[in-house]
Amino acid sequence: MATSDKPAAGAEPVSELTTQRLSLYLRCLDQLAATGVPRVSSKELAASCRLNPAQIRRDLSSFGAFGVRGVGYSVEDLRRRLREIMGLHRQHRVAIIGMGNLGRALADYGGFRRGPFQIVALFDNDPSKVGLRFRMGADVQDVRTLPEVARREGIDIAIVAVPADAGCDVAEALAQSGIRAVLNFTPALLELPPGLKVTNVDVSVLLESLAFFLANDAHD
Amino acid sequence: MATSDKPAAGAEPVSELTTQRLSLYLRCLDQLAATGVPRVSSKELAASCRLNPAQIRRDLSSFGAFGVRGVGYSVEDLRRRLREIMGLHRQHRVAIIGMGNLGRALADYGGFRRGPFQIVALFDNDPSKVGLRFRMGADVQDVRTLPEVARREGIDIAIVAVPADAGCDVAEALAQSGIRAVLNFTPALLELPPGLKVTNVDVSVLLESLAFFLANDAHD
DNA sequence: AATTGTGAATTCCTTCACAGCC
DNA sequence: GGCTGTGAAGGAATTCACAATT
Repeated sequence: MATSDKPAAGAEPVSELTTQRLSLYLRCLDQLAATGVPRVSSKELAASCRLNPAQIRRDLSSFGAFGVRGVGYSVEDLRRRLREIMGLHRQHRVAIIGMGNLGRALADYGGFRRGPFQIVALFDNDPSKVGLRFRMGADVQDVRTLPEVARREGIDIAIVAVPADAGCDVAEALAQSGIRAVLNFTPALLELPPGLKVTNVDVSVLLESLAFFLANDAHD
Repeated sequence: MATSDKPAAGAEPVSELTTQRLSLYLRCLDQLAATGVPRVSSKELAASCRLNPAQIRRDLSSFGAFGVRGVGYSVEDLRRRLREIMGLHRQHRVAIIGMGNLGRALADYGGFRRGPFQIVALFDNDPSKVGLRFRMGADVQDVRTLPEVARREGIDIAIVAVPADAGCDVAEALAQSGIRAVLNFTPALLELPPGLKVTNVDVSVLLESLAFFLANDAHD
């Protein structure tokens, strides 16, 4: 009851779908805060995210009771709590591995620059790229130095954007790096020790899935 | 029974999770075919994809009976059938909208170049980018011409890589373009008419979801 | 009156387990 | 023996619907 509930600190499992939605809610709340809206109901939030209001309430209720019955949620309060729950109140140090087109694009991607994700290291296995500076404050380093650099720099998260055939070497380097979360754009499943959280983004798979839709929805 | 079953042509609904896995199976089969393996069992395929064999059999069985009991699946036959089911036996014409870092990276991404996805048009709303040629065979065009160009060029699929604030304009242009499938990298939900299939890839959401994992698995 | 938080119901997805076949 | 295809079971995610609360 009241607003003093404790989240039971990681006891109950929260699904990945839920955590991804939390991130969406937070983005929505940021917009509401920017326009000075003080309160929001699950119904309003649901309309902005095109979701069911009950789902939002259920997602939030895994972490406590943040709302007021009959009133809704305080935008500022909910933002603060979600940022804390998502671990966005502290800085995360990010490495990008693979300085091909995609890796370079991600290194320059504005979405990370502000906010809690700081790109602090870039890696590649191509000697001719090592030493180049694609982005202020981070030279490209040899991927073989990843384990030591990651520990020295306190890197949390790796974004992997190498070709499929380099996946194996990268997985090995990651396993020894102390890094515990990986966003993998490589079309190969990284063979990583348990305890390491990997999220795969496979653009080919997504495109082919769209092709399926085209082939089967528009029946010839 | 036998191998003459008809898929019932779009009658039963196939989930997106299934179609994404089909794409993975196909990639695996391509590798097996390249190394000359003639047959594969659901168990072997499952091991390569780190999935449950029953899931593979179930996924495939939505489309017919492709295997031989006691033996497994013919690699060549299953490849051919999956390519057909996924609509990869014909070319798809793709436009990329938004020539920022990410759009340019996707335009040059090798994964599309071979195979059934052909990038035939690039768009941006920045007049200084219009007319540039980032990739052989495709000049950047003004996004306002998207509807007519898309129809003229027979474009199937759009990949959207614009900043969030351009999402609205792009959605409007897409709605009039006849394009029926969209892979959206924009952190904004595109407001599109029904019948248009949209898949969202939201890198910030994925990163924040990883941050949640770091905050809640490694309990301080 | 309005809205939350949540048991119960529902829908969707995965896995088991085995009959049927090679 | 080994393997597929699938009914049935199990599990997970979503949505309903309402008591509780302001």
